Amino acid sequence: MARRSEHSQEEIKKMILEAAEDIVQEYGFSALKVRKIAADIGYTVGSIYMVFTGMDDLIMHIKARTWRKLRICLEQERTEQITVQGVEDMALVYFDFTVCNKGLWSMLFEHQLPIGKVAPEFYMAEYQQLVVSVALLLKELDIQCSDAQLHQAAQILLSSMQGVCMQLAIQEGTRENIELAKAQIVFLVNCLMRGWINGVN
Amino acid sequence: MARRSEHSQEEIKKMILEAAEDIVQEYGFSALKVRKIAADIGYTVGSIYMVFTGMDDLIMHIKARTWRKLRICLEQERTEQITVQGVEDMALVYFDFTVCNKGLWSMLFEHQLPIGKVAPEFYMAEYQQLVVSVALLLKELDIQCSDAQLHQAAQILLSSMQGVCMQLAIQEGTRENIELAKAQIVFLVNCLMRGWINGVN
DNA sequence: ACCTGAACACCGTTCAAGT
DNA sequence: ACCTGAACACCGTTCAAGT
Repeated sequence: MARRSEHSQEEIKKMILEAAEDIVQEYGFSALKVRKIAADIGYTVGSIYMVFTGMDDLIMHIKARTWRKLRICLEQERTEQITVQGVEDMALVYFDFTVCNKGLWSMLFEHQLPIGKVAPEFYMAEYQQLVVSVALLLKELDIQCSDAQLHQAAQILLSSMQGVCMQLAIQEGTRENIELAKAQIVFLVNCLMRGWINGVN
Repeated sequence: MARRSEHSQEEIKKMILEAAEDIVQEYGFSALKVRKIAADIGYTVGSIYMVFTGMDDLIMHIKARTWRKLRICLEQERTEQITVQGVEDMALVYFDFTVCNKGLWSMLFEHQLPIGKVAPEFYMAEYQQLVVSVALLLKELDIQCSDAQLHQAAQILLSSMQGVCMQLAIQEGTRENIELAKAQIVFLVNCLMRGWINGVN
């Protein structure tokens, strides 16, 4: 056996990523195992180590893809706006993404590299692209501040939304809890934006 | 062998908790293993299952203790204040706690029970006590709003701070990163409080 | 060159067997 | 009653051996 060549390395890589993402979405991060992935794509465990250096490598790729999906989601819903309402809309798209992709989104924080290991460049770059994307949205508000300040505001906005969404992800996803968290996101963004604009001028 | 009775069940429980917390603090959550805990306290693995139903049970107890430590930390630093400054001080104590207890604090979010399993009552209660404690702090600001609104504001404040602290916990804890995150906490709390007070009146 | 699958070291959990 | 430690099922990772 061996030497099948039914799929290119690139195809196998994609199959692994998608199979792994399906598992995480359906059963949660704690259910993600190499043997399960291999079985799902019809290969053996060894083949996964042909295209990824190990589980951490695979996981970091999935995490990078999740940040990318989220960013694209946010950018698609964007219109030319000038008001705080546009930021609130963005926040609600972010919120919906975390609800619809609870497993993948939770994994962003459930998985942490062992102490000492730093996140790979491609992962950091993907997250930075999200920050930049949000900073560009804030720029349209025409608030009098530097690009560095815009960047920091985008970071804080993202981090704080993340905290509220996390609290929901931990709880049971009942309709009541979701509505409550959604109200918190709206409250958070409104206070934050009002306080920010108020403080600058 | 067996039947030592050198320590009471309660003593063993405490030894396990403290040994486990030391491991998490020094080597991170991913290094927490039953065999390591047992070796550190001079017992065998089986003894851990005498006082905890399993790893998840032990971990939930540690997480509850971490929330409690954080709450006590916040309450100790509290003075009779009326200004937003008092809230900022509280946020900075929270921040310092997460920096000094990076391993334990990160574990609060790295560990999640398998899908379907709900957190035990004692854990939920401990977190709720923290929320109530912060709500009582906000109450001293004498803002015109209901207790329910105070409670929600406390939840949002805690969640959003958590998001910013998490972002730091993920990164390398260089002095520069710590100072940057601290500035973000100050910025977040100020904007949030200003926006909140401004919105109510 | 590609892929297998057995082997390895390690993990959480259980439980019959000792004192 | 308390505690042991061997056994079990499962995990991520490696790599000699097949085609």
